[in-house]
Order: sequence, then C-alpha cells, then structure tokens
Amino acid sequence: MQTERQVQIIEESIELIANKGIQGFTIKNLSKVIGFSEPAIYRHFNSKTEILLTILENFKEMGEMMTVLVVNNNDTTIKKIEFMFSKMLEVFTEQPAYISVIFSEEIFKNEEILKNKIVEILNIHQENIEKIVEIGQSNNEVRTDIDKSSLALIFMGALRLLVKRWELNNQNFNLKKEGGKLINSFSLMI
Amino acid sequence: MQTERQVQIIEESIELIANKGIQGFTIKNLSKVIGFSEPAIYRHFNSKTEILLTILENFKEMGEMMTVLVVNNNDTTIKKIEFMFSKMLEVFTEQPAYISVIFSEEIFKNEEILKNKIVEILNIHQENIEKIVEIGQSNNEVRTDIDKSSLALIFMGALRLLVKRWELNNQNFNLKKEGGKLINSFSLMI
DNA sequence: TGTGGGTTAGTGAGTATTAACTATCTTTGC
DNA sequence: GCAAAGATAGTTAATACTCACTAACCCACA
Repeated sequence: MQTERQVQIIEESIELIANKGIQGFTIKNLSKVIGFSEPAIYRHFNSKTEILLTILENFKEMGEMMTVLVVNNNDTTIKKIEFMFSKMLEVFTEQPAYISVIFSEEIFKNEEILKNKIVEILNIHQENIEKIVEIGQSNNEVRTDIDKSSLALIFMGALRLLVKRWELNNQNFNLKKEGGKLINSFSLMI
Repeated sequence: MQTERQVQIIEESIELIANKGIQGFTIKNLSKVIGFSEPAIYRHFNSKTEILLTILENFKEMGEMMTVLVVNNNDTTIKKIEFMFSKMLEVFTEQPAYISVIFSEEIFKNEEILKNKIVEILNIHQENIEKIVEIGQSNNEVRTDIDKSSLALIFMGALRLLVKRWELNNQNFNLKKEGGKLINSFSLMI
C-alpha cells in the first residue's frame, strides 16, 4: 500500500522523467519540482532505485490488468492484438515517461534489480502475445507456418521501434495513427 | 584520417564498452585499460563525445559498405535482407559494444550531436531496407498489399528486439541461429 | 656535425560540478 | 509532549576536463 506522499512522489517522478528523461531524473530535480527538500524524499523512499522500481511495478500491473481483459475473451486474434497495442500506445502517448523507463535497459544494466524488472516486463509481454497467437493458431485464424514466438517477436519489435522512432523524432507524428497502420499490416500478415 | 593512437583509443573504447557498458565507459577507466593517463587521451580527442562520435561514424561506414554490396545486386529480396541481417548480427556478435552504443538512444538524449548521429544511422538502415523491398515489390517478388515502410519497420524492429533480448539475457543463446529463424519467418511473410 | 628551437605525447595534481545519500536539528499536528 | 515529516548543511565519490611541466624526438643551419 502506498501513502499519499508516496503516490505524489511517483507522479512527480513520472512527470519529471517525461520532461527531462531518465538522465534528468535526479533527487535534486525531483525535490525542486515537488517543492520540498531532498532528505524529505528519503523519508518516503529508501533510495532512488526504489522509486524507479515502483514506477516499473506500476507499469507491469497496468499491463497485467490489460491482459486479463484481452487474452481470454472471444474477439479475433487481430482484435486482441489491436486492443493491446492501442492501449499501450495510449499509455506511451499520455505518459511518455514510461518510454524512457521501459526502454532504458542500457542505463539500468549496472543495477541488477532494475534490469531484472525490465526483463520481467519484456518477458510478460512476449508471453501474453504468444498466448494470443497460440489461441489464434489453434482456431485456424492465424497462419501456423510461422511459430508463435517469431510472430510475437515481430509484433513487439515493430511496436517498440515505432515508439522509439516517435520519441527520437520529438513526437512529431501521430503515434496512434501510425500504430493503426502497423496493426493493419499485421492483419494482412497473419 | 585517423592516427595510430586514435585507432588504438577507439579500439580500446569499444572493448571497454563491450565489457562495462556505456555507463562504464569513463575517461578514467579508458586510461586504465589503455595504459596511459587521462590527459594523454585528450591529446588525441577533444572530448569523450568525439570518441563516441567516431565509433558511431565507424558503424555507419560499415553499414554503408555493406549496403553497396547488397542493394544493387541481382539476388532475391529475401537473400538481400538475409545478407544484411546476417552481417549485422555478425558485427553485434563479434563486437557487442556496438549494441550498447547503437541502442543507447536514451543515454544520448541530452547530447544533441550524438542523438542526431544515432537517428541518422537508424534512418539510413530504414531507407536501405525500404529500397530493397521496393525493388522486390516492383519485381512481384514481394507482396504489395503492405507498404515498404511498414515492412522495413517490421524487419528492423524484430531484429533490434532480438539483439536487445540477446544482450539482456547475457548473450546466452545463439544470436546468428535465432536470426536465421527470423529471416525464415520473413521469407514466408513477404 | 652538433646544437638550439620546436613539436609531440606523455605525466601528476589538480579543478568545478554533480551525484546519491545522511547526521542532526526543527516544526507541526494530534 | 511526542512522533512523523520537514529543513539545513553537510559527506563521499564520481565525473569530464585542465594546468604546468617534461622526456624524447626532429630538423634547419652555423
């Protein structure tokens, strides 16, 4: 359970990361935007890593809630994937901070605990898409000449690169629209 | 033109990044592995950024050389893509440092000049694959119901994610072999 | 041929800045 | 009146980079 202050710190952290990136996410900067001193932050979190871990955990939970809505319903495969992707693109559009955090594998390389959380999230997403594809394949809705793990890799990879490109281009195109195009390509492909 | 010492510094830098990641690539660490003092390094490069820029430039040139060999030959589309991908996977396998550098967009976000170089490399690869796909489409060798930019995004994205996963899993699977599987899926897909 | 001026590439000892984090004191709300 | 939550003022360690200095070499010219 998180206290009110903890929630506030998490929210301000996300905001800060959205504006200044992971690099700009320092305790000093955080204390500036949050309006109280650096040590005060340490009253609520033991370390900076703990704050980041909480953010990652939030993202993970979001993904899990979303998955529950999708995997076991009766939509077509492509509708399921479309739903998952559009939800994720929505999150990234509305809270671009998550891009910085989720895609910062390199930065967290030295921090085993953060790296592991990232890998965990990556694997969960892969597994979820594989599950969806598997059901589609058993329904003859999805081609079976390409195995589920390759298809999941292709879907995830394309989505990630699209998001990355959007970020690198200073968000100067409509992410959801381009995501829609991609989904359309997928539907032709499977 | 690079002096012998500059080449040495670049090579040691790549080695260092391979071992300790971008985070571990400090001038102090570099001076330690290279065997002479920090200021000496500054005799040969004006800044750390200049060293990284040179590494990126090297990678870019490698890619350009590779592309010349591919784009305008008479192989099938899938053979061309296979060649490009296997060459890239070879580079990543033999010099994993390039993974750290090429995929460190987030780290370089604050350093406009490095970020731009990364974007440049990303765009060149996208364009090259688009060219290959375009030729294939005009030969009726590649499906035309999915446009070249989507196909290129899908190819690149899957490759990147595969490499990223390999890195995050401490290189504990055979990258070239998995890359081969992916190419196989592509050949069925197009 | 030898020497003096110039260059190259190195050194050890620093700089300023920034990072995460903390010991200690003070305020505030119940 | 006390405990939680703040502030002040630090610490330590790391960073990229600079300073003053020098050993060793090159080479024109007396």
